[in-house]
Amino acid sequence: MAPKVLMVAEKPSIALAIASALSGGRMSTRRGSTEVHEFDGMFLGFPVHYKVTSVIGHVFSVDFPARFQDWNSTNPLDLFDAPIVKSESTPKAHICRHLSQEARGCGHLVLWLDCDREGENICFEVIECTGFQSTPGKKVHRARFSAVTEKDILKAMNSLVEPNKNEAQAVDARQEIDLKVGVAFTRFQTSYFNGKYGNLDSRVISYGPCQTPTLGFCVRRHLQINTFKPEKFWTLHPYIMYKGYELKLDWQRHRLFDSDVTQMFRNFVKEDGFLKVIGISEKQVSKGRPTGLNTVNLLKVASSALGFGPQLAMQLAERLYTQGFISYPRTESTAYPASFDYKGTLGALARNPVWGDYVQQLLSDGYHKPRSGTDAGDHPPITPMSSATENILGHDAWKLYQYICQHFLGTLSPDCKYTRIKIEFESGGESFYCVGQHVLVKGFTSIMPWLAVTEINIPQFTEGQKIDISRIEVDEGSTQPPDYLSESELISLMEENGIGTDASIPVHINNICERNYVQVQAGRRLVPTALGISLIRGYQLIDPDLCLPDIRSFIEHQIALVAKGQADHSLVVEHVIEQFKRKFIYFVKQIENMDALFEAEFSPLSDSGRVLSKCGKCLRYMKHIPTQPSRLYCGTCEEIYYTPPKGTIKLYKELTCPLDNFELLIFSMPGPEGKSFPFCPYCYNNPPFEGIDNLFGASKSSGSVKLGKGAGMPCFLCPHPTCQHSMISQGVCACPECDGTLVLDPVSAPRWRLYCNMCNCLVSLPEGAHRISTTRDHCPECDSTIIEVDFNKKTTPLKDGATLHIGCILCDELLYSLVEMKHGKSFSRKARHRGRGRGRGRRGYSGRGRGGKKQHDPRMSFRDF
DNA sequence: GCAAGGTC
Repeated sequence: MAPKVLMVAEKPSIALAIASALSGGRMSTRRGSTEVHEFDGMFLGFPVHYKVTSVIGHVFSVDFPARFQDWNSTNPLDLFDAPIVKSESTPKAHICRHLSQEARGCGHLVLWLDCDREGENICFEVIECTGFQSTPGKKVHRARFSAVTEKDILKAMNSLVEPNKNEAQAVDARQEIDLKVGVAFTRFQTSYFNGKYGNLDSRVISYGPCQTPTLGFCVRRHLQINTFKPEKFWTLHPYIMYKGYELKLDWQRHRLFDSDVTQMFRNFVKEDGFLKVIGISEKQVSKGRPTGLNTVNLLKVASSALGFGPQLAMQLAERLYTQGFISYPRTESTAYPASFDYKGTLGALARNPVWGDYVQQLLSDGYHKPRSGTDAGDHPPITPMSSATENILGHDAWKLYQYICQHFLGTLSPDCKYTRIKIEFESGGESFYCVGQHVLVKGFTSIMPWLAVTEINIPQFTEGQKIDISRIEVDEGSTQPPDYLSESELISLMEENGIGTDASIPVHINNICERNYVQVQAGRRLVPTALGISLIRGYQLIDPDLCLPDIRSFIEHQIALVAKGQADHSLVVEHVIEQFKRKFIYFVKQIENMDALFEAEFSPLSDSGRVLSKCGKCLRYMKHIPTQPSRLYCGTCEEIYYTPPKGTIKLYKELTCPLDNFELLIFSMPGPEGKSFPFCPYCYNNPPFEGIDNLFGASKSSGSVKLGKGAGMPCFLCPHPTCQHSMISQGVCACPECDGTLVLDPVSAPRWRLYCNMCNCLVSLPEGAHRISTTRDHCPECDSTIIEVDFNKKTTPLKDGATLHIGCILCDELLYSLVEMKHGKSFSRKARHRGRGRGRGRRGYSGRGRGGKKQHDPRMSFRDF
């Protein structure tokens, strides 16, 4: 059998392109975590069997080990010296397993990851997954390609090199620095400010070397606007009547900031009473057609001209790409590759009802070779791939597609050419002028009409000619502050300062919006909030470095030394981390300076929220603060208890938790089918049973209720054996969809229902019952909890008007006929053998109290029952 | 609940 060669690309689309180019399209493709394309061919002069597959971006990402994950027990300062661990970015995709399986039996590994630093780093992630490094006799190759075209792919195959460890380690360094700095500052700020103020309205008060300078740009503009002092100015405009035109002339001095001096000049001119033509100049001006469209420029146009935010614009572009209407939308390049098929692309648009005529004219008259632009070596500029109409795409996608087509056609059109005539006049020693414009060649502006040059007609003059002044105006004006930063300007600033990448710029902008630091207002202008302003002004007071754009370039500069092999990876990381650690210590020490700004803007916790429920420690009432992050505040104990987000919270019949005496609350998710569940504020924040997060495996990723790390135990997850609200008491039977338990929604009357404590499965119970409750008995057949139904007298299905019925919802014929699955696939008696309404036979958890651990813990030990 | 970087 021929030896095998495994090739790995950064994304499925590149794997496909490489396999197609090398096999000439003769390959077989099979599914896996990502597709694998196979074919036979020659490699280094020998016949081999090729397998081409891909990862999906980074395989791994860095984080802190579990013992540093708890916000309460970890001092953020310790994070700087903490170890970091790599784990799979998307565990569910099983990329690592996929690579390891595919690498089995292969003698060569060819790395086709993108040719940038991140790609180089992913190379080593791939090597690690395949185990190639540690296996003798196996050879690793790096393909260096500057475009994903057949020519470049073949060229790269003939000049394979080795992966560059230095570049990869530079990325490792960046990851560690970003993680430690970002997380340490974020945790400290969040705990400090959310523990003090009740109306900050952000779940997390984050810091990051990209997002913070991004916010800094918006706040800088805000401060410029606020500190702007308008100044009055005056301008002089003589008017002439000439050949039937009234012309308003402009002053060569443009404007003066002194009224008296302006008046003086006016008098000089008035005394003369006429203007003399002293110069006529005419020149041809060329307005260049655009270069190819890259991602950042697309995002800028989308925001400023189409009103789409970067996030939406990318979503639309990706959809257009997967549907085959445009080329790959993530690229830095504005230069088309030499092999670009202009004719083919034009041909695809030739029948379009909107531009068809224009395209056919380009094809028949001969299109222009595009301007050169820059080639970043990634993907060709964004171009249309096939013709579409508004009906096919829908309004928003159509707008974006339309722009991409117009831009593409613009790049192949002639430049716009026009003549510009300037007539200069003199009067009373002062110079004035007027300008006329006449378009000679519309060129690309006929397909991009918003860039068109306006035609300005002026009559003909001859030099030396004298013309009477009909009147003179002195216009008064005042200087204007700049407007708030537009999103498009922000994208430019980020790009210029090296903050974020084409893919991450939208994410950073989205972040500062979501965290409530800025708001997008009319015209997509970014107006900072009180929170955003307080943060940036706070950094400016304590350590301006923290919010300046240089912070990113400083890090980039340091890791560039690693990339170039001029400095050792661990020494650089150590050095940079040490500097940030010092900054952090100073920041913490000086936090009162920032806090003074917060004090002026926000209300302390004690003044926020409304009284809701009793604290189990001091038995006084606590306040509920509904703004993000939703939480309870006990003013006596000065403790905060976070509550589930995005829903309503009410007192639950003044019942208390038997473990800690806190009053129970009921949380209802929004919407008519939003489920409700009781929870104890103390248990929710301090789950009493170790390992509760992992007890049901997928609990954190189940879409229904998001549970935080180390927090988030509602009663329906509580394994307390006797409390009437616990999963043990309220659980009825196993969920037919997942490993969860169906529990009774205690406040769902009259539309009684069960819901799964892990997934979205919902089961409706007999409607109109007065009361439905669980009993302590369970079904001898299937182990489900026996329920008690008290039917309405008028609608009871029972004989002789009886209302009370007790039975198992799966085995009792009457009840089974009345239950109905709302969400989920099936609800059948097959589920019965998995029934586990009560705690019997459950595997894997051990209820361990922690009464002895902490002195202040009011909770009894589980063993005390 | 945390960063920034890939990509879907």
